Amino acid sequence: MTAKRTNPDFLNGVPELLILQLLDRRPQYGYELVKAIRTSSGEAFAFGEGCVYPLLHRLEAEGLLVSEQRKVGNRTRFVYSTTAAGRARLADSRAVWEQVATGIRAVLQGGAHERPAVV
Amino acid sequence: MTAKRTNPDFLNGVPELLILQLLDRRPQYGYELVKAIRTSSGEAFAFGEGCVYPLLHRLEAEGLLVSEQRKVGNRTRFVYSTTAAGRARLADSRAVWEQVATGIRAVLQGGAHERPAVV
DNA sequence: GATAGATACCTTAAACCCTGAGGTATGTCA
DNA sequence: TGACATACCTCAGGGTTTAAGGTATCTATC
Repeated sequence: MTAKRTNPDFLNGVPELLILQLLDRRPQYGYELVKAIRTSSGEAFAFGEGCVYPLLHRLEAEGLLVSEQRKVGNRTRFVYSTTAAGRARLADSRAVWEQVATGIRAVLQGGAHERPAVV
Repeated sequence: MTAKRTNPDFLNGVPELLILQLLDRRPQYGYELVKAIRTSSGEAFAFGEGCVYPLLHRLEAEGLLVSEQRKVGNRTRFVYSTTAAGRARLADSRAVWEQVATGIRAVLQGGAHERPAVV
């Protein structure tokens, strides 16, 4: 009922983009990534573990990520990093994001005149 | 075959923002709005009627829009326009969008320097 | 050595949104 | 008459995120 939303709307698929970008910059493990999304977005996003972990598994199953098991004391960490396919997908996702942002900007800035997209 | 344009990801809640913005600029009826979203976004979006009509009804039920019935020949058109509450919501949604865009930009532009938020 | 809290991983039901397909009816044109 | 665009509407389905919960290890304090 009371859907106390921590994250704003407008974010379908955004976690995937952010995860690919952050892991491409630096391999990380899940728990670390959850916090990195918060901090590196300037607190704009706060995706929970229930969002991030399933995504990591899905992206790995798709061959976009690989995980490496590291032992720290008695504890196991799964460090994820991007594959070549993952970097290609990241480039795609960034391009899609550009189109979305451009499209919205066009509407918000009184798009009285529609300029033919560069595409 | 017309290139059946499926919409990209990253758009949860975007239709609401665009509808409020477009109706705030100029009152329109549903069918017209469906096309306006396509053209004014530079073909970036193509939300179908199954998305737009339910949204118009919901936004009207929330008091953000009002509809006026106009007869054209034998045909009825429901022209929607924003209310004061609708304009307030539009301002909110635009602000949320700014935050989202800023947050994503921060991550994409190598957030090498993560400035600890002024907590 | 007990307790509490942070770390680290994982799963699940529910809610939400958009898609795609379908339905009804009117206007226009050949 | 038929075909097509206009104009409204609904619904099942699939995909995504949330909120809540579960397990287990590490660290600190008392």
